[in-house]
Amino acid sequence: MATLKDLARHLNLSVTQVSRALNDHSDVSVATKERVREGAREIGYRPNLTARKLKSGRSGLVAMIVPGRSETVEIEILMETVMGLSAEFSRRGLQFVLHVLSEGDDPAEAHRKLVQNGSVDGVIVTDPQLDDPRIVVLQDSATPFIVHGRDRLDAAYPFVDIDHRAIGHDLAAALLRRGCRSLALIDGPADRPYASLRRAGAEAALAEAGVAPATLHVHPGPMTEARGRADGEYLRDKGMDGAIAGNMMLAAGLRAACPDLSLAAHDDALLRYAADRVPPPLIRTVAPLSDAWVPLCDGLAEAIAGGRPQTLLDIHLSE
Amino acid sequence: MATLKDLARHLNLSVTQVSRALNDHSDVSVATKERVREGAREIGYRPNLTARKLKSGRSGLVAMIVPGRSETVEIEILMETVMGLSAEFSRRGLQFVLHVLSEGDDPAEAHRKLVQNGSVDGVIVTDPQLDDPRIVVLQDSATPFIVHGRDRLDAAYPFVDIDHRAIGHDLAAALLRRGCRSLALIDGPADRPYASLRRAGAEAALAEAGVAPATLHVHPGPMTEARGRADGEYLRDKGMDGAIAGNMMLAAGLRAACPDLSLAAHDDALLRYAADRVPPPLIRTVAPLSDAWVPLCDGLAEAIAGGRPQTLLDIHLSE
DNA sequence: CCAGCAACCCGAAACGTTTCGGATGGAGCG
DNA sequence: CGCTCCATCCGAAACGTTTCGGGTTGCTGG
Repeated sequence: MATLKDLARHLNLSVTQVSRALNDHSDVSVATKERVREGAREIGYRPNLTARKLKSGRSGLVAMIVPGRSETVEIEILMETVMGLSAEFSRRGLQFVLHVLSEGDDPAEAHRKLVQNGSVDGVIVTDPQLDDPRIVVLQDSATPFIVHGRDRLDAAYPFVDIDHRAIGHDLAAALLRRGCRSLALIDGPADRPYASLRRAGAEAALAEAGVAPATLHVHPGPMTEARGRADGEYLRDKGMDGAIAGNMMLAAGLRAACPDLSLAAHDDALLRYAADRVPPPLIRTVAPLSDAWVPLCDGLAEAIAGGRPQTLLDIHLSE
Repeated sequence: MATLKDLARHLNLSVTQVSRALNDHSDVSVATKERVREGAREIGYRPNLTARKLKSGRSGLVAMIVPGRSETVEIEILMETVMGLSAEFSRRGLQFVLHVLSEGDDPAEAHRKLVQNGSVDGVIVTDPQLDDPRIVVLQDSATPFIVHGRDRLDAAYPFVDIDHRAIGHDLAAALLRRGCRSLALIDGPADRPYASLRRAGAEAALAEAGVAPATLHVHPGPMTEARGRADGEYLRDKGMDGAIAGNMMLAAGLRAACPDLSLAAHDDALLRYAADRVPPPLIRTVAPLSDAWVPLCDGLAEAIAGGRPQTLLDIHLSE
């Protein structure tokens, strides 16, 4: 493999000038720059990234630690996240390191190890729980990171999130406009901050419409089609006339169990879970999961550069 | 971040001895080794992988390049592969770099770039086509690699594969034993070597049973449930009585279209596609995809060490 | 004629590690 | 005592790059 020294010798220049020429520094004549570029092509010079990293302190590596196979993980979402982020980082010339946990590994401990050996420039965290221990570890470290979502409302770290409050508000308001009298909010686990945000939004919509808060029945739980079906049966028995589903899988289950329900749902626009799996009518707030990859990558880059970007993505109501 | 120099100063030792102690070299006293390890823990020393790589030529990084979203890719298999391999490498302390191609990227070109800047120790290739250009690129490079499958029978590079010939043979033989008179082989695309291997195995089984080779109708194509259904209808119209499906998704389609068919299939034992999705009776050769991760990781390690491991995994007939 | 200034160039140090080729001191032995 | 041998240690070089601080030209204006 040809090195900078080889190239310098070949061109009768100093290593310094060759380096500066290739990196387009100012005090190299245009003629020399051209000559160097030509020579580099000639002898097939490729910069050694490792050496460059050693000097610059950057590794060009970003990492993400994901749970292995387990019951609770939403595999569809995880897959889409991994593929989307990886593609986006690859596009920027960054190497995406994927660390899949083995059964029984502690996520926070894995993050600690990762940042301790300091071999990555940045870390991505997804699906945070309330007061997520992974985030605690990362905040204690010197390694920049960004979170997809937030583990608490007053997050002081870089994140990209969607406006969950607006989701709850807009979906509830739409159902109320359609004349629903008793609403159910079927959403994710209670330890996920987005669930309480959506609830707060829905409650605000009730208040605006002058409806009693007790009208809203809140059910937390796993976001699967099976759970949607089970809850749908319950709602039918209770005679409720409107439901807000936290995602399309829940919505599909609710619709199947309870075809006449006025249904509103948030749609992550998963590539492998098309909206048309849920028969209309359906009120949706749409915020494609895949819209997050670019701001996440940009955000992590900014965090690495020392910033603290916090992005809230818009949602779009579709009736 | 603490460096070797810090640690040496802290222990009143030379950088040399500290390095040798940590790497368990021979000419360091046991006492010193212990003292160094203790000190390292104390000040939280973590070796700088970049520096180590620069010196040793090793980075501790292995990479895999996968296609992005596209029609032809079997996403279930790809995901299981990515997750399985990543977990296995993580377990060994290697960092798994996942590069997802963007639309329109040339896979071979991406591999060339990857090996040219020489930042990874090894590469994994999956789902090779006949005379796969990615493999050509890697063979021309100095970077070790291992292939899951083979792009040709006389592969001279490290690989882990299953015995496709045995699959074709055993499934065909089982169907013949059950009295089938006209067999269809519904398998993957024609440019996949495993398809021709399975076909050769099936033909051998026919020959052993003294049945005319023309009895076997071969259909290549994508391995989806939809295709299985389409082919199933065709088989029913033709009045064929036995079929070999290349995987369980094809089998599911065939069974749905043609419930009375004598069905045999190869089962990769995908975690997200349970065998019981295909109603019995069903003859299967079972070879869990996930059995490949350990030999692949071992094999890549061996390839990096200079070997050329070639592993053929067993299959298991289940009637 | 000379100071000042651009424009171009270079040597050497630094990043953190591994490793080669000695150095040191003490034990064992004739 | 003089010698070898072994265990243990160390200085310095090397990996390939970037960059700091300092040259050397040759031209301009005073």
